Amino acid sequence: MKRNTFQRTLITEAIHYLNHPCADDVYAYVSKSHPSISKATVYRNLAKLADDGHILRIRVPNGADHFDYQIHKHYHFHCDECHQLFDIEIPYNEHFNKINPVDGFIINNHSLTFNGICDKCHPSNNKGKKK
Amino acid sequence: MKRNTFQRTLITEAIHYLNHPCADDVYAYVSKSHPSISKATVYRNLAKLADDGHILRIRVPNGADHFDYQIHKHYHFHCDECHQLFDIEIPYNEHFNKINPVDGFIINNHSLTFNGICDKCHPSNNKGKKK
DNA sequence: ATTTATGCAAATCATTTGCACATAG
DNA sequence: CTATGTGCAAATGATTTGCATAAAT
Repeated sequence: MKRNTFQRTLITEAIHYLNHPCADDVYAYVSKSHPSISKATVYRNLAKLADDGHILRIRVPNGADHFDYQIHKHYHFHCDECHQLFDIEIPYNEHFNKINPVDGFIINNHSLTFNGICDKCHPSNNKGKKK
Repeated sequence: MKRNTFQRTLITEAIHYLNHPCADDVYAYVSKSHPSISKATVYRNLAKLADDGHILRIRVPNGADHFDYQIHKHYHFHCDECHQLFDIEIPYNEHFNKINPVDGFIINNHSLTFNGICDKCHPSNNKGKKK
């Protein structure tokens, strides 16, 4: 049975406030209002929230996991330069989970991640890099 | 300029002999014939071979990178139980790299990885787990 | 003879875990 | 009260890196 701790509340708020944060982003944000929080607590709570389906864990091939309060499955773009994640507006393809590529294999899920350079990091963008 | 070392040859052979090995698999295999090889050498050579396009680096969301001598882009299935990788027989969708989901973003690549349980690890398989 | 590669150990990065203490219910 | 959560530090796993030595060209 779970309890509502101060830190769990702050972590949940951080995920809503930040855009696809990774554990470190959450830690940095929560630390501002509650400096004594430990990273272990952030990791433990993110794991619990994700396990309970309250948030979505996004595994990025290469790089830290990111988290999203939007729990419906969707795809992401990972900027190879600033490592920010962005939502991709193509619908989640449920059909992919129904293909039977090899006999006897059970597909539980799939992950489709695009990578490249975001507009802020592209050289042609002379407004300077974000972050 | 690169040189042909004994260890680079062994590492290249290992990737051809093994099925989608990760760095550790390669290390274990090469160690059998050349026990003095170091893991750093394995990592350095895998990185170089991948950078030079001789092998393909497969980033698995969660879990170690795997390598493939088949350099044409294709998709994989990752068994959540035994962590083995298997080829998926659906064609690489070059079109995915041409979509323009957000203005100004440059997509260089995409990765589509399926995950679930392979036939060997499925509970209904009473032949026992492989590995 | 240079320059690249190797082996080793230490360093990094993301994440997890053991443990004693704190606290929500 | 008592189970769950927290903070800290140490542990883990994958990978990288600094450095002195070895080997390829």
